[in-house]
Amino acid sequence: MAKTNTHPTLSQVARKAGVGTTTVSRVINGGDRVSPKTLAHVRRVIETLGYMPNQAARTLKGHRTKTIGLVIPSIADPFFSSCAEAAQAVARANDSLLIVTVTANDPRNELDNLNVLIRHRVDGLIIVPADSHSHALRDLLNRVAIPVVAIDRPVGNSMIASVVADNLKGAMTATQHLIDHGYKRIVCLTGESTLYTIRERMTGYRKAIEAAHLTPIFDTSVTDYRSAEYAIKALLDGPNPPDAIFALKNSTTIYAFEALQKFNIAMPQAIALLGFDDFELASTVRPSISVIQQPVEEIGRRAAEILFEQLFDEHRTGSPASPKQARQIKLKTCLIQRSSCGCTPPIN
Amino acid sequence: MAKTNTHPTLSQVARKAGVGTTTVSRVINGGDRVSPKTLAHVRRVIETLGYMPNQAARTLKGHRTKTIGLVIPSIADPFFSSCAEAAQAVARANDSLLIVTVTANDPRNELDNLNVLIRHRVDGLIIVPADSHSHALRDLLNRVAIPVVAIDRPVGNSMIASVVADNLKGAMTATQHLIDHGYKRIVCLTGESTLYTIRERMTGYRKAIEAAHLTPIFDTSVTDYRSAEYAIKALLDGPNPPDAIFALKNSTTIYAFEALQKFNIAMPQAIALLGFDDFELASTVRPSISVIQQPVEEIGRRAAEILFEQLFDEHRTGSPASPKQARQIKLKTCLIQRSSCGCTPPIN
DNA sequence: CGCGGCAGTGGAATCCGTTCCACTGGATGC
DNA sequence: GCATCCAGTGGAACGGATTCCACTGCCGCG
Repeated sequence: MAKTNTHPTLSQVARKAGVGTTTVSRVINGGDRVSPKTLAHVRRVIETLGYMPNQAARTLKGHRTKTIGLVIPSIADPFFSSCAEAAQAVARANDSLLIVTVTANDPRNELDNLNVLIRHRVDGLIIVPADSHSHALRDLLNRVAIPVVAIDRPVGNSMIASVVADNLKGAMTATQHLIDHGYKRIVCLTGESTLYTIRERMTGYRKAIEAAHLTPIFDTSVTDYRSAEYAIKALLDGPNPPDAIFALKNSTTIYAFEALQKFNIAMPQAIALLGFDDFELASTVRPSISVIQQPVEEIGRRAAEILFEQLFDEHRTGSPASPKQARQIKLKTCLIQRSSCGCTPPIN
Repeated sequence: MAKTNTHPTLSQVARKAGVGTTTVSRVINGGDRVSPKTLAHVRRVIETLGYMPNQAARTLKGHRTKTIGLVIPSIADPFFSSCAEAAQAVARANDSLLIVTVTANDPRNELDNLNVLIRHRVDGLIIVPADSHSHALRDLLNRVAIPVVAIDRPVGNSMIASVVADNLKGAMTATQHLIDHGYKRIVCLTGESTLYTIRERMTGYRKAIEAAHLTPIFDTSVTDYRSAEYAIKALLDGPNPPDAIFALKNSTTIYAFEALQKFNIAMPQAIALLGFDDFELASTVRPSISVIQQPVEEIGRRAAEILFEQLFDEHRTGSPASPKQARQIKLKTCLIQRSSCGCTPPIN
């Protein structure tokens, strides 16, 4: 019951069992080429000693660390935490651990975290690039000999595999949906507009609007509750008030919703609201909010799967993953019709 | 630009720089006892080679792995993801990485994950015990020579440090608050009631109810939207319908809220609703929902801080953390008054 | 009967930083 | 002037598991 201060080692097991280190090594690696009798005996000794192989020593001998790194802007954000959960599941299924680091979208944190992960010799990386066009990032990733998969945003101009939602098409679908339902003055609330995903959604919105010969209206000012109230008041009091709002991300959607509630503006009668990216309570609030849903778990899962495929291939062929495998995957988004945008909600 | 298939090693650096391995080692560890000239030169060589010390080799030589393990029921759950985010921040500040594993509250997954983490020789563990009274867990944690901090739920009957919210007092405060506002028939929606936190909250509720000579009413049936509708219909249609609902966790609160919305039952006029554990949209929905708020980030942060304190002490004294440090920390909860329970909301 | 082969096993080199110890040369102290 | 000390440096052992290679019996086949 007393705390063992040090872990027992393989050679201690060998000595206690009266066998060679080779034999013990074989036992803990599946027991091939070991007689059943010895196998059982050594296993018993391992059990009584509470022996656990030292991963560091294994790694040293040129083997996998059985860890993969996940570099994301935030863990608390539901989008990324869902990705992380899915990736973790795949990692565990492949007998690996997931190391999570947080960048807060700061390229310096990102490089920092990547360096530490590389020191630790993670077998592979899943990363949400803080800046899609960073040279430093691209160079670092190219220099490192391990598989990398980008999620949510691709790494620009690189051979790095990526799994992202089709933001552009999703935004087009959303906008087209509003247009189809007769809305003519659709304002696009971008929130902070420097991120790749937001820019893609802006492009999708613009394309659909222009195809319908309407006028695109962008508002980049909404970043919190206060600015939402201000912006919506200004829009509605101005000339040609909008009849629909397309919010490009979760938080913006919520800020806009809150502001509309506060001003007692009826959705969808007075104005329609459509958000990008689903969130748990979008269906619970009144009115429930229509959104474009991203396949969040699938993004995390697919990314991890691709990573382990590459790892497997590498192991099989002995050479780094071939370029052809650097796939760029775009996953379909899905329009969830609820009551905030003037369409008969299918359920609820 | 070509991918380096293997990482350069310290001795390669030494050879290229024309110095001994000792000197290079000193350079990467701060450069003490190295002449400025040599220091600069070696640093340059390190830079050009893109050398990064192999953590596995360092670890092997009796050193820290600079990793800590976090074992939680789920990453997607906002409560745990916030804890994780805070713990990650502390870990990085201590130059360590955070490895996250998920248990889904299954003790087998828990033991599994712990074993893998121990193989990897994490320096310490933060864990949300799936079962507070598991012998297997207690034995494993006692056997291992590393600091462990439990969060959200303590490990029963053990010397293991823990950081939890004061669930009992929080539930008492909540219940007392309802009582003070004149509610007499307060039903307690427990959801699944096997978890430590839920049981503590049940006890707190019962204590406050009994102190006020009221009758405790428990409903354990609410586990999803459907069961919430069913339960609330039954309660309201029965004799002595309740005038207030105290929901013991996030999801239960949301299910109840949704059901009340559906039946068009006004809050707080017809019935009051008070939830345990805050969530982002509790303030956005109409009516906004009053809740007991847990200091989520603080739990994660404090746990990690305690862990690194223990690690530091251990390093200083050379012996495992002394028993006196196995503190049990209970953090205060906080009642957030909003509009769902018959009190004038302070803001909003 | 003899030899190839195979199951079972162990010795020892190896992976890569760290660190103890030894060594050199110049500066300091008396 | 000689002993002492120290900054600066390198050699080599070390840590724990893997793995190549060598070795021992024993079986089967010709």
